Amino acid sequence: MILKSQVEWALHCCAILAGLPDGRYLSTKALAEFHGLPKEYLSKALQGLSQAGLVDTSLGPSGGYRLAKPPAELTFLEIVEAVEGRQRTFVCTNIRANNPCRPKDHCDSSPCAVARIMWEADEAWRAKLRGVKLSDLVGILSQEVAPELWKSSFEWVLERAG
Amino acid sequence: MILKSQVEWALHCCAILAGLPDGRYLSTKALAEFHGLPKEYLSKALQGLSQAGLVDTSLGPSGGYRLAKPPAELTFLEIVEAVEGRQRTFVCTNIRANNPCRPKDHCDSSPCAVARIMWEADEAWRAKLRGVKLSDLVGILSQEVAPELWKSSFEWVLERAG
DNA sequence: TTAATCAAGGATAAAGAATATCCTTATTTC
DNA sequence: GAAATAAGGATATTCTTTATCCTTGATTAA
Repeated sequence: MILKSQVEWALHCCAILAGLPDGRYLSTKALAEFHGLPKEYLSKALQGLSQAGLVDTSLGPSGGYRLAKPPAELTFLEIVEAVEGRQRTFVCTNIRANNPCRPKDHCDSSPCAVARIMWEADEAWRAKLRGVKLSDLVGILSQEVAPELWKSSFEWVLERAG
Repeated sequence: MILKSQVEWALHCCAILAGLPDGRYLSTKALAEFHGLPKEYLSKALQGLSQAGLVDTSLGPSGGYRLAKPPAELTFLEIVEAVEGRQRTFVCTNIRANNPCRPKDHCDSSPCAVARIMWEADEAWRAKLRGVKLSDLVGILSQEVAPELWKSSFEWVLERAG
């Protein structure tokens, strides 16, 4: 059970978009080049962000993506779910129903206890991601990334932002 | 990102094994029949439990599986990891290293911040599963499952336990 | 002693998901 | 009008999951 690599891509792309000046856009091409990713496939991840309403898009030269809201209001969970989907990691196939001792007309009043426990763990995972804002990531990166690299990356992006 | 169905199977099988009288074993065949699962494939999941040391096995007629320790000492996490593996759900491919602004000799002192956050969510998921014991599940089931069904299932198992 | 049963595990196959790549379309900018 | 863009459909490739089948060695019961 491993998350799609597109989740990693989307998070990094959002971190870059968070540094974009107001009203500017950054294209798939630039994002793909910056992260060394296949442009066409990265595009699918960005489309996911777009469909979820997390980013705005613009067409034509100087078009691309920008965040649809401030980084402090965008959670990790939103980004992860936009790409990975909202399905729970544990799928209950209700195998208790196969119990040979069961009467044919037996009906369960509640979801399987096993599933409920597994779903609680799922929810703990989601709660953790819901508690982290994109702005938190940017804050950490601004501390950790070497100042020269931080600065040159910012300039690299600005040169390509429409 | 969805857990293997074998995780569900293993949890339900452990719940059944928890009700087994001391010293008795239950075979793959009986467990597969009780849950309506393919015997050969379920066997792989049970082998996982065995390799992780969560169950003891016995060969020959009257052989099969039993828990290696009391249900109160067996956590959901142990069972899930025995089948699903211990790899984290988020794999970091370190795409920050592809940044075109990076000097060739640049070296990162710590794991990527994105990965660290995703791994914390992973750990929250694990912590939740670590906090649930197999005995907790049995306690819930003993309350929820209709008494007649609970009793007949117990007898069904006993008839087949070696 | 013999026959039946069991877990372990190797080999292989089928189905589905993840990871791409290519192409068309409509829109926007210059 | 030309170039660049996002959106998205079609297709291909690779990897994982989900099986199935068979062999081996151990154990038990008759």
